[in-house]
Amino acid sequence: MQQVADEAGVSRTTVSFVLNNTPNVNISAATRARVWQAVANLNYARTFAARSLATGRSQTVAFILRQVPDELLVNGFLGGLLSGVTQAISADNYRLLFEAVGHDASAGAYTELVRTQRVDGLIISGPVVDDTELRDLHRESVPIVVNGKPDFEELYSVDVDNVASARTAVQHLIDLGHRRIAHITNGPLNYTASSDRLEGYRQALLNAGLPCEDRYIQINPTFTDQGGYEAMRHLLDLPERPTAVFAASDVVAFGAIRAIQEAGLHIPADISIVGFDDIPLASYLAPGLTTIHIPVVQLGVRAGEMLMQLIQGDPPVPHRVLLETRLVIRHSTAPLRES
Amino acid sequence: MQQVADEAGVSRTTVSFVLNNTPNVNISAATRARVWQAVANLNYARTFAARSLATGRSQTVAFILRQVPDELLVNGFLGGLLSGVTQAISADNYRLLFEAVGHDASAGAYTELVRTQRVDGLIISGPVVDDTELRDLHRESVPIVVNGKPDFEELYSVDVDNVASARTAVQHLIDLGHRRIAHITNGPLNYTASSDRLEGYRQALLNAGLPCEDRYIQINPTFTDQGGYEAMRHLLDLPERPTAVFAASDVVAFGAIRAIQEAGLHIPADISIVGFDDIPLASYLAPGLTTIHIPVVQLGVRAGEMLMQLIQGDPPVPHRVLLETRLVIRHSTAPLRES
DNA sequence: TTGAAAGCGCTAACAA
DNA sequence: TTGTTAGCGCTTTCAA
Repeated sequence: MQQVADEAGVSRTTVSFVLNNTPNVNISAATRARVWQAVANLNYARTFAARSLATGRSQTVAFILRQVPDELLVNGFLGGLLSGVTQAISADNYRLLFEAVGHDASAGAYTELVRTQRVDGLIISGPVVDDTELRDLHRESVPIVVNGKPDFEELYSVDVDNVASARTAVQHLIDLGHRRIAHITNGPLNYTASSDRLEGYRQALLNAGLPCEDRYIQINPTFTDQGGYEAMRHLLDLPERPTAVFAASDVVAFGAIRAIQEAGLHIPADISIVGFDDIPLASYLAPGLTTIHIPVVQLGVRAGEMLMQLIQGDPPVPHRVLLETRLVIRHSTAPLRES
Repeated sequence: MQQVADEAGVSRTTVSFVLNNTPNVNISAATRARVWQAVANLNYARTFAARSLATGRSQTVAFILRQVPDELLVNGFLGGLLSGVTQAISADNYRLLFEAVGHDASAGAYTELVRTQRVDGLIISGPVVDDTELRDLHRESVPIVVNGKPDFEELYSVDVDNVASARTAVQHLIDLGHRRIAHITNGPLNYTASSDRLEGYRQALLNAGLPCEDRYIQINPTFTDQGGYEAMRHLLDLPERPTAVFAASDVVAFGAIRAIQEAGLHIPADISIVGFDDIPLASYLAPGLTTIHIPVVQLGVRAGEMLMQLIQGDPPVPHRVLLETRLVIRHSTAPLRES
């Protein structure tokens, strides 16, 4: 930096002011030009650590993924999420530190990132179980945004409205004339995404004055396509088998589809099915899967924006943001056939 | 840090030595214990920027993805790659900075990360076009590892052997008795992944003494399933239509499958098809896609390991690592039916 | 075995 | 409009 100052014939302060475009400092255009020229000549770039030490800010946020490696592998949303977050924070010239941690109650290794001031804030993606360290951090006003459902209400969060989305999916089936509509959960009910979607299913049926029968509700404990397959097998064995199914995730829907096809039945002629997530490959399938589209990129963008606001000491309102989903109608659903 | 020193009744130097476990320094167990106790009492954590400034190392590597947001969205490999890299670098207590840049010749924004010493090394994933900045960086001995095919040979890289893998895929079809085997590229031929896979296809046919006919080779310019769909349509229109197809990516295979099914033909009874990539959802399909499995996680691990070696001044041998792929046989391929 | 002290490269308050 | 200077919090050499 001294070299740049020398080359430009000014002091280091001036160089710093020019480079930072510091407000409330009047520096002649000519001087600025000389400084920039010197910077260019010397191919100078300020040392990050020094700036960070002096300013007390790291210009970095951490993206914490609460997933084990195996889950990471099949996470079709990661790209969209990262893309969104990056987009949002790059406006303020922030960068993203990626960290994947498991589901352990206190996998708090990431709190170290904050304590050492390596990052200025945290985006946590995935279910947040009771984590005392996190609670402490939040109490100390560390900027934190959760992507999903936070464990305690005061946390800032962005999510989709699972209940309303599920209602939409089921309403679509009702609109097509279906009456015997089954539901396969996307996972165990202690996950809010699962229980909320089940709740939406219930609401849609009740609103339409349809009975909500337990035999048509399959709790899939696994999050996998295999779980969907087995659940569907049970449904197909029912005396009055459903004419439509709401599978609470696309992956589970895939499993269900396999079961249906193996049984010699056709989609959507014999059974309609709607999924949830709109994972990138949902459209590649034949028949293309009708499903609920989640705005993944937006999920990332909003989380990034909220975090930046928090970092800038400008708390976002409201605390919890729910993003709109939309029904994508492809070819796995059709009007009920009179039989 | 001074507080910790006071609390433990030692100097800051000693605290530093204990915390770093500095070698060649003998500190009594009792003293060490007191220091750690003080650290715990005060919930102390060293400021990252200060350490970084003093040591000249950032304990951070950048993961540069050469993809535009749209590609990122459907990147099924990202999770595996990140998982692998993270795994490899976490051993040395390194962290990962994620950055997505487009394909522009010199999208060199990321070189700033190096110049400012914000990161100690670079992993670049995706095609590297001629990038002068990158070349400069490499010449200055900045640790860089490319995931894929590097633009200039001297770069360290880890990749899969596309030629050999394609050969394996086609050999599988040959072994099943197929003679009229078509090929649909996964993208334009200026991408080495595409041209190398085509080359493997050729080699397999030649090795088997089969003719390699242009009419059975479809160059798909798009990387999309739609491209695969259209290419397959052309193949189906041929007077002697192929009995088997090697699609150079799973996504392209999906498109081809759609075309085949629309034509009223059955897989694998009428036409066998093998893909490439083994994207996470390849197995969800019915019929499950026979394909070439790419060890994504390992790709990340090796890249991470090589980078760490470079950072530690211990250049890995060899320069370029090719990882083994393997053929995953599912249900989209079957022996040739005598007709 | 421990301590003193000199940086690391920058920012920003203050002075000029 | 520009320069002086005191930190920011740590590492590490050298001396004790």
